[in-house]
Amino acid sequence: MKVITRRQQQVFNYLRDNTDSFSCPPSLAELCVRLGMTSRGSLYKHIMALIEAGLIEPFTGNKQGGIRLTSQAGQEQSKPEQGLPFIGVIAAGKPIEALATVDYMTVPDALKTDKPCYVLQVKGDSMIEAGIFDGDWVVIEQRDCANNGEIVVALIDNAEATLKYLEQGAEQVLLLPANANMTALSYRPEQVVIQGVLVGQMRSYRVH
Amino acid sequence: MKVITRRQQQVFNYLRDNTDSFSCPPSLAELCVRLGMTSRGSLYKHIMALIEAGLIEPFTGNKQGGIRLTSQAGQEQSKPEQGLPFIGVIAAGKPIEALATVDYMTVPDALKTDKPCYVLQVKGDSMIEAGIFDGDWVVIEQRDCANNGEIVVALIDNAEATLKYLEQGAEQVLLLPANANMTALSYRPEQVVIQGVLVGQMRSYRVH
DNA sequence: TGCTATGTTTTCTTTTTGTTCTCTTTTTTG
DNA sequence: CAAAAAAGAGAACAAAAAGAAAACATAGCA
Repeated sequence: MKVITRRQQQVFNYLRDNTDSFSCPPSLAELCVRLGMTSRGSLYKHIMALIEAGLIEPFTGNKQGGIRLTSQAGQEQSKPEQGLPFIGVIAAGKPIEALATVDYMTVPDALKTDKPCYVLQVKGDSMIEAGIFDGDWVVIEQRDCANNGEIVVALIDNAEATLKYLEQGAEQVLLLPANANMTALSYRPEQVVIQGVLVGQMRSYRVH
Repeated sequence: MKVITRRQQQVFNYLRDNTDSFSCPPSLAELCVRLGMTSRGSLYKHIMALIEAGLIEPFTGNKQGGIRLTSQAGQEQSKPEQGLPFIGVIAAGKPIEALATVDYMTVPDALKTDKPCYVLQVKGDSMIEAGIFDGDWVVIEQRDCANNGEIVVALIDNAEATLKYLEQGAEQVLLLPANANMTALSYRPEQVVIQGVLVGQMRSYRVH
């Protein structure tokens, strides 16, 4: 799959979390205002990149425009109590591996909050002692800050994402795995971006 | 269905949200005033587009004019799709503690099967090393037999229920906890009744 | 009969749209 | 630090959509 740049990921995240606020597929000018840009041409490049990556599909209804997320066709009229978006796979040390087509999971109310949430599948054993196993799904509340002791999705050096306990001080940020075989990692605050906080978890024992 | 343009969507939204404020089906001139337009002809094009799209139908009551929403326009489309019954609490060594009123939880498809399922909340740490913690919810497929190695809800001596790994032989049934501090229990086959098999699990990290 | 209000059609101008282009600025990377 | 990549601004363009305004037909009414 085509690789997505940081800014493009931000644009996609905005679209993912705010589709409800559009009565109809938004125009480039409308999106520019929302995203704080002044140039349609600049935004256009991002949109085209997302389309090539398969995360978005052009609104083909009329010749000229609009955009909508993939797999969300025809959602504008019916008010869908659609589940949470299942974004992709998170494995310690890699970027989040986004799915080609955004899927949706129906999640119990007890496992989500009233803030925007999304679902990731965990790859690896770094949180095994916290009862989070390889293949589990985690429900993440989208936030850019968190409290110490919370389990967060953190983006390190804009390159790799990881699910860890957070312990942040003034001069360093500790990301603690829950696995005796792994060591805690220390970063400078500017290296770490919080992307969300763990609020729910799910596991399937079915043989697929 | 014909695709709607942005402005047409706005007009439709206005009609949908303000249909109550019209004593009788509005005329084009009246709608023009409300929508801040000066040309009936322009509005007429939008109205016709909405009719072609099936979102609106001409008001046939009097010979000349008026508009009304189609039945599908303001649809709510409430899909009941009741969740799984949340039966009660299971704690090793006790009968299942049933709730006074059966609650229902919406559970992701991946965590249930096409057989009848129900939800229990786990009390205790007997399965902690299997990543099943105190307070977790488990999805149980209702069955009266199971395979070795599966995690089952077992009723012992018609008195106490427990959630354990199953290892059954010809002469004895072993129920294995996943907790180094607890010991495996051995029973005669007639003492143990399988009530269901673990197929899903959920945890909430929210502070309630 | 006139008069008015309605829907309907047509012709025009204006605005908005996606799109492409060049250029500068910022960020990332070696 | 320097090169490269990404992001952004802004202008220009063609096509589409939106709008304005006029003209027409019909129905109801005094």
